[in-house]
Amino acid sequence: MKIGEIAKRAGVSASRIRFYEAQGILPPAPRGANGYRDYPESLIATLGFIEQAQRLGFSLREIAGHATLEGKVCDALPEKLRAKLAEVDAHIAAALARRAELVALIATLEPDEEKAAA
Amino acid sequence: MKIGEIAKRAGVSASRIRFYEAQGILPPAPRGANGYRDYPESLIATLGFIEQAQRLGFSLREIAGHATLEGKVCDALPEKLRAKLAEVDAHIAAALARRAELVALIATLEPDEEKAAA
DNA sequence: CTACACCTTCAAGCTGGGTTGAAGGTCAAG
DNA sequence: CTTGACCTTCAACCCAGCTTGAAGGTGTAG
Repeated sequence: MKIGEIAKRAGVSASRIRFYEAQGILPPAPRGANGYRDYPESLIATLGFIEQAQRLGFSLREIAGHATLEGKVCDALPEKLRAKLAEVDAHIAAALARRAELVALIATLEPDEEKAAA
Repeated sequence: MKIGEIAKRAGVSASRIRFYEAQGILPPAPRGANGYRDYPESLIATLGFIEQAQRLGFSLREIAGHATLEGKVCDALPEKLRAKLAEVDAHIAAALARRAELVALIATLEPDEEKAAA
């Protein structure tokens, strides 16, 4: 499949795929006789994997070594996932603290708490 | 107070203060006869306010109009705070979803759950 | 008078994750 | 043969929020 089609199917831009290749997140694509990149269907799943990893808080650089391994879990992976879990937990705690701070700030600006129950 | 001292006292860099001024987050500082910026103590509190706002998830651009008003709450402020609260809530929900996804992923990699309770 | 720390300005660089554009090659249809 | 849609590369730009550097002025201590 050519880059345009796979991009459309995966819901990403073609430039993004080339960018991932340039950054070493994706391996160099096999090329047709004309020099065009030629992708297997499976790249769609790989791109999905990358998106998921990004959602999980991994940077592209962190993803780099793992996007192509996918199935073949290397030993270090669970460890990294647990480390990331700790990070996410810390992040949630910080966000909850922010939330509390915001609520408190709103409360000080609105002493209407007793009058209006809205 | 000169910029270096106020920076040290506020725990920020001098370049940052100049940057804030250039960006319009802080008003132009009064200058001494030599052209040096001359700050009142109160700027330390203002810088603290900016840091707090950033922690609360406001961008510098969002902060811009409010860092100098501080006390004098403009009418639109509570509204903005409530909007930001909604944003923070959405952010927390997303983070919790990430967390759940991570936990699930870790679980699939470790069917040791029953054997090792470590 | 000389050193040295501090101040000034403006311009450029950094990180991350891309997008946008120019210049050119390829391929199928009409 | 020309048009148009696609592909290629490479370089430059975008955002935020700063930092760093160059080039020069100021203030004070010895």
